[in-house]
Amino acid sequence: MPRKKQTKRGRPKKQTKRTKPKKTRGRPKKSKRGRPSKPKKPKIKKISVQSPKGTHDILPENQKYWIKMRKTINNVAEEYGFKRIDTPIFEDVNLYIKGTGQSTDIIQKEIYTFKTKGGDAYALRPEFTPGIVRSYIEHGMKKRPQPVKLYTLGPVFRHDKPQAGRYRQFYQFNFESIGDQSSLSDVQIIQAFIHILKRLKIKNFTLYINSIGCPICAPEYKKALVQYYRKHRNDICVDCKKRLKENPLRLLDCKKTKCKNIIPEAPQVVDFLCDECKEHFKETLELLDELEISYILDPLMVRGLDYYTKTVFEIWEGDQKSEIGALVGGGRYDNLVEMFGGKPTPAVGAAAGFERIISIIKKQDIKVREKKKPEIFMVQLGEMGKRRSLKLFEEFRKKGIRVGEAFSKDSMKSQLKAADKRKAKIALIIGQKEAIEENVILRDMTSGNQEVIPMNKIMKEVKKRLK
RNA sequence: GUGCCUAUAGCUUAAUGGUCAAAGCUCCGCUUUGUGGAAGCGGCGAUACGGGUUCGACUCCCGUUAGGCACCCCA
Repeated sequence: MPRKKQTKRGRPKKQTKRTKPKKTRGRPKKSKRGRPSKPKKPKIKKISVQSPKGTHDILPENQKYWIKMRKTINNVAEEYGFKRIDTPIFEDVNLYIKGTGQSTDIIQKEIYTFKTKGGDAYALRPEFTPGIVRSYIEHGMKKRPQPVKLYTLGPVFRHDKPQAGRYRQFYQFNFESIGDQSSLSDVQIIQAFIHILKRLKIKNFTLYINSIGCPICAPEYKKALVQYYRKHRNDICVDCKKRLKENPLRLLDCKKTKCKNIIPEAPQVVDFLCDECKEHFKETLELLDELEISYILDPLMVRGLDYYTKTVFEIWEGDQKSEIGALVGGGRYDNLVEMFGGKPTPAVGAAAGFERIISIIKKQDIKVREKKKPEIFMVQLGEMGKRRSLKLFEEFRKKGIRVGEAFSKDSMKSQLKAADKRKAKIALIIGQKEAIEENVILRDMTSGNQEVIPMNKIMKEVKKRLK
């Protein structure tokens, strides 16, 4: 069998380094680079260049998705009467320990904490709700018309093991409605999130909803659940044994087969709800029906944050839960404000992840356009041309016309190439001759036609052509 | 935290254990010293790191590191 032939050979390769016969272009300033007499290269200590585990860069070519998301969120928020709030990226660590909940995974293993030199313990926010509730109390928002409807967006941090749809620094948007106990608020939050997804053209997502009761009825249910599981103690996995002690509600979403067998027979929350919770849940579902928002009753969904009461819900892509996890998660938290020292104040909220939604947008091949204004491009030759171009560039910029440039390039060829890449509609060429004669060459990049235009008429002419 | 998979240039990929690691895209330049898109040519640029086996390792083995995926949990 003939081995793959080596095509080229004997090329000097390497060490041809070329001693740069190139221009040395006068310029008395510093120019001590690239001299042939190599002064032996200094050892540069290399450091690893890699974003920290679980973080990622949002590169220019992806920004369109992020811009679209933010815009949609802002619009929908406004339509539903939510006001923007921004809270610090870090807070007192206790805010989360108490708020999010000591027993939750978020606190137990995912929270980023750090101490200041003064010894204060802080945590990077793993979610928005505690910070917003803190702000509500701190700024006496109970004196504002209730409910206070707020939204925010930005990075949150969880020290998780990264995988599909999961990051350590990721972006969420969050809606909170504080100060209304009515199920209307629950539904409005759900509605807002659904509208955002719809406006982003996401097809095929499913709302799962449940009620986990309140401090009156939830303990009853827990008791019953624990009792039931005690009977089956020998049939459950190690993790579930732990859950049985620490967080019984979570028993319900164990994925192990042997545990799954026990779940269907387990008591369900709905049957234990007190009258108030039952009524609230009923109302919520009725309102959803009325608004023709379809949902799946999921008696097994309990969610992982301690502060939830009554309504909990999630939105997943597709017909069943799978893939990259929940797109949206939220619920009611009627006791959190009080827990933080405020007056008893009911509240409900939800959050969604940017990265997950964007990955769905890409997966569903939804087109997101970058809005690009038509652009003109400055092409300059020689010192005088460059100066004139620079000046003209400013004039166009001030008039709000997008101008591209490649001032660092000298040849017309490479500049036109750059103009072409930028998809400029018009190139304005100023060389030595034009600069002296106070003219500009206007080149239509589509047709290739050129015209010489007096400098003082160029603005008008360009405006006309861009229309 | 546990398990599985992966690691070659900025990106996508190639190289039965055997010369100097090959290509496409991108980028820079030349073919045209004042004219882009096409074509041709040239240039920059890589075996993650450390050991081992071998006459010889991108290739096989071990370790480290990093990444992906799954579990846990969640956006």
